[in-house]
Amino acid sequence: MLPREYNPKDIEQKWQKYWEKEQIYAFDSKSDKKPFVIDVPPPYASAGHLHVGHALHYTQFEIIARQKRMLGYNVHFAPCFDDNGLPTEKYVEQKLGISKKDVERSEFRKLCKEESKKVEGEYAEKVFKALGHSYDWKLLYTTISPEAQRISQISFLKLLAQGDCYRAEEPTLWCPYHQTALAQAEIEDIHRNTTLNHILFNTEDSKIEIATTRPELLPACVGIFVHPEDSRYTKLVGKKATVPLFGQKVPIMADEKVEKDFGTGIVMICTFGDKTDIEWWKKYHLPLKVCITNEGKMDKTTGKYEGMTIKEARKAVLADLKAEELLVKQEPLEQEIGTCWRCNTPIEFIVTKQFFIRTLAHKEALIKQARKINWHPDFYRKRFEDWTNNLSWDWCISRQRYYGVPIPVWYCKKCGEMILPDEQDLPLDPLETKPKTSCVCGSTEFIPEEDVFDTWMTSSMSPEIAVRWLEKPEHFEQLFPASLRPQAQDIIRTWAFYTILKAYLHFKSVPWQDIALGTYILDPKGKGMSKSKGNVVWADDLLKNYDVDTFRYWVGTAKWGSDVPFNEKDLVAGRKFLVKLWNASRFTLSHLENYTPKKPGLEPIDKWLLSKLNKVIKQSTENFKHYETSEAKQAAELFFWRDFCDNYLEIVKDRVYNPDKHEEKAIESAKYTLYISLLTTIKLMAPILPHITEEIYQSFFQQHEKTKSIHCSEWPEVKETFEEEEEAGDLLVEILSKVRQFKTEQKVSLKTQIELTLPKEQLEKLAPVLEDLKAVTRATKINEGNYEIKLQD
RNA sequence: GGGCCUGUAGUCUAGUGGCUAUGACGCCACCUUUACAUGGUGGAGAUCAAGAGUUCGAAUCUCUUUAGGCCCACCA
Repeated sequence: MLPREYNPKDIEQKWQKYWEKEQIYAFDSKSDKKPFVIDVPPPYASAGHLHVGHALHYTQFEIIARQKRMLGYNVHFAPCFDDNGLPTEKYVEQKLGISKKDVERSEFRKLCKEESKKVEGEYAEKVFKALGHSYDWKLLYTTISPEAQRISQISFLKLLAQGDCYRAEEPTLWCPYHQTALAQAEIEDIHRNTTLNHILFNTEDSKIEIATTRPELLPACVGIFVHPEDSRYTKLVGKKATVPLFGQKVPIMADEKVEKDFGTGIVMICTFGDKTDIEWWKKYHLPLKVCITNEGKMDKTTGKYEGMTIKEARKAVLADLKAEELLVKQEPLEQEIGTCWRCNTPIEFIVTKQFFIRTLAHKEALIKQARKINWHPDFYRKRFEDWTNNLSWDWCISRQRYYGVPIPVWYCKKCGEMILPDEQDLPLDPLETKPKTSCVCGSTEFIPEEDVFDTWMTSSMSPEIAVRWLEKPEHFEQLFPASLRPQAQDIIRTWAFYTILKAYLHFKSVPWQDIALGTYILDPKGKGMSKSKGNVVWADDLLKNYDVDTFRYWVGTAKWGSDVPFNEKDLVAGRKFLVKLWNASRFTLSHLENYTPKKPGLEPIDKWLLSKLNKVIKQSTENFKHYETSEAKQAAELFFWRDFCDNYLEIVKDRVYNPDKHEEKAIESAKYTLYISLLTTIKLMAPILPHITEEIYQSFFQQHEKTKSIHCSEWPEVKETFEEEEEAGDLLVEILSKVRQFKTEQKVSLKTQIELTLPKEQLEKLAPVLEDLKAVTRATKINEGNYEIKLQD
C-alpha cells in the first residue's frame, strides 16, 4: 500500500534503477511487433549543461516513445550525440586554451574525442537518465563514431559516382573568422547600420559618382553598371572608367538589374561584394581580381593596404579618397547582411575549390518528397517549400576545419587526378592512409585532401545511422524509412532539408513517415532564450527544486509546433496534480485490499463512470496519434479530477464505507469500477508521468496485471459506452452540484443532511441512480414535486 | 518586398459554425468532510485585437485594418 507522504525523489531513483536493470525499454530486433522508429536529434554534447528548452524538446518526443511502446510497437529509440564539427572544435579550443593551429591534426582530433566523451557521459546521466528518458542505451551512436563516419564517406562516394556530387572552383560563401566555406543554410541575416559612400570615378571625358558601402573593394573593381533605360547614363555605356586610388580601367555596361533609384543609379562590380557581382561576373565574363585573403585581410595586390582587416582598410581607403576630394557624400544606410550563423562575422565570397552536392537540380523532386511526409503541424511544410524554392547555391559540403569527418580523397601529385578509396576501406583519413593503387598516369605520389565534411553531411544520414544501414542491412530493410522525426523548427532548412535530400538521392525514398516540430521555449517576456541575452533557465537548476514528473507534467501541457513562454509558476499545477493523484490512489487502493479483479454485473452509476472513461480513452488515443500531447493529457486529467475524484469517489464512499447497507454484487461492481478507472487513469498518464504511475502500478496492480512495468503494459482499449446511464449520472452530478451550491450559500458543512424535492420527469430519469443520489447529497428523503432543497431541522 | 503563425478574464490557455465561452495560476467567501488544507465547495472577473461581410446563427469562415512573433528575399 502507498505511504501517506508522496516522496518523489525516492520513487524516481527506485524506478529508474529498476527500468535499467530490467531492460524495460530495450528494442527487440527479433520481435514480430510492428516497429516504430524515432529519428532522434543528436544533441551537441559540447553545450556543457542543458537549457530548459532542450529538456522540454527531448522530453516531448520521449513521451511519444512511451505511448507507442504501450500501444504495442517495437520502439526503436536510440540515444545519440553530435560530436563532430565546429562547436566541438571551438569548445575544445576554449576549454583547453589552445588553437587548432598549434597542434597536429591527429592530436587535436584526439583531444576533441576525449572531451566529447566526457561531456556525453555527464549529459547522459545528468540529463537524459535524470529526466527518466526511455532510451535503449545499447543503440547509442555518435556522429564521430567509425560507423557514422563510414556512412558519411560512403554517401559521398556514391553521390560522386552518380553525379550528384562534384568539385568546383567557384566563388563560395566564406566565413573569415572560422576560415572555412559555408553552405547557404549556415548564413544568418543580421540588420545593421552602415554608410553609403559616394565616390567619384573618372571616365574618358567626364566624372561619374558611384555609391558603395564597400569602398575597400575598389582594388577588386572589374566593371561598372547602369540601367539600360536610364537616360542620365546611356551615353556612358561602352566607355571605360578609371578606379580611383587603384587606377585600373574598367568597362561601363548596362544591365536591367540595376535599380535606377538606389544611390546614384550606378553600381560598381567587384570580385566579390555580393551575389549580384557573381552573377554579372559570370554573365559578362569579367576578369577575376581578388583583394581579400581567406583570413579576411587585404592581400598583396592592394599595395599599402596589404595586411589590413576589411574594417581597417575601409577606413583607410575612405580617408585617402577624402584627401583627394573623391569622396563627395556619405549617407547612413540600413541593411541586412549575411553573416556566419555561429560568429555573426559578415560573410565574404571567396573563390576556392570545394565539393558540392546538387540541390538546385532537385528542387521540384524534393518538394514532392516533402509532400509525402506528414508534417505536424502542417504549415511548416510551407516553410520547407519556400526555402527549397529560394535556394540559389548547391550544398557546399567541404569545410576547411580540423575536426569532422575527413573527405576521403587524394589527388595525384603529377596529373592532378582525383583518387578515391574502396568502400570497404572506409572510414579513413587520407592524411593518415595512402591509396592502395597508383594513379592512372602511373604516379605513386599523392596529395591528401585536408578538408572535412560539413557536419550536416553526417547528421543528414541520422535515420540510416540509427538503424545501422551498413552493419545490419536486414535491419535497415525493416526499419527504414523511420516512423518519426521530431525536431526543432529552426533547423528545417538544414537537418530536415538535408535528410530529405539524402534519402531521395540514395533511396528515392522519404526518410520518415512523420515529421513533428517541437515546442520552442521563450523567456517569461516572450523573448527567445539565449546565453548572450542572459535569460536562459537551466534544466539541471530547475530539477533541484522540482521533481521530474512535475517537470514532465509541464512538458505535457506544451503544444507541438508552437512557442511557449517559460513561467516557473506553471510548475505548481503539476505538483498539485501529482499530490492529488497520489491521494486518490491511496484512497482507492485502501478499499481494494485483497481484491482480485473479475468483471461483475455493473451498477448504473458505475456504468456512468466507465462510459465516460471509455470516451476519454478514445480521445486520448486519437490525440496521441496526432502528437497532441497536451490535449490527451487534458482529457485524462479532467476525467480524473472532475468525474473520478470530485464526483465518483464521493458517490462510491457509501458503498465502501457502509458495506452492510448494500448487496454483495453492488460492492463488487464498485470495486471493479475503482480498479479499472484508476488503472486506466495511470496508464493514460504513464507516458507523461512515468515515475508516479509506476509506483502506483507496482504497489498494487502489478500482481494482477503481471507485466513487469506499467511502461510495457497495454495501452487502454475503448470498450462499450452506456448512453442511458451516462444521462442519469450526468443529471445526478448536476443535482449534486446544486445541492453543494445550496449548502455553501447556507454556510453549512457539505455533510449536513437535507430533504430534496424533485420534479417527476427528473425522478424518472434518476430512478437507476436514486439511492446513490440520496447517499451522496445526504438527503434523508427525496420527494416528488416542485424542485426544492431544504435543510433538515 | 514576399510568405507563415499568433492576438480569448490580471497572467497563461482550451475551443475552427450552434446551449448561459474551457481549464489553470492569482483573487474573494464558506467548509476541521473518515484520500487529499500542497484540500474541498461556491463566487467575482472576457464588448473572444478592431471593422465589414457570409449565415437563421460567428471566438470559429471570408476580406480589410492593427499589434506581436517567425522564415525568406533585397542588400551598389
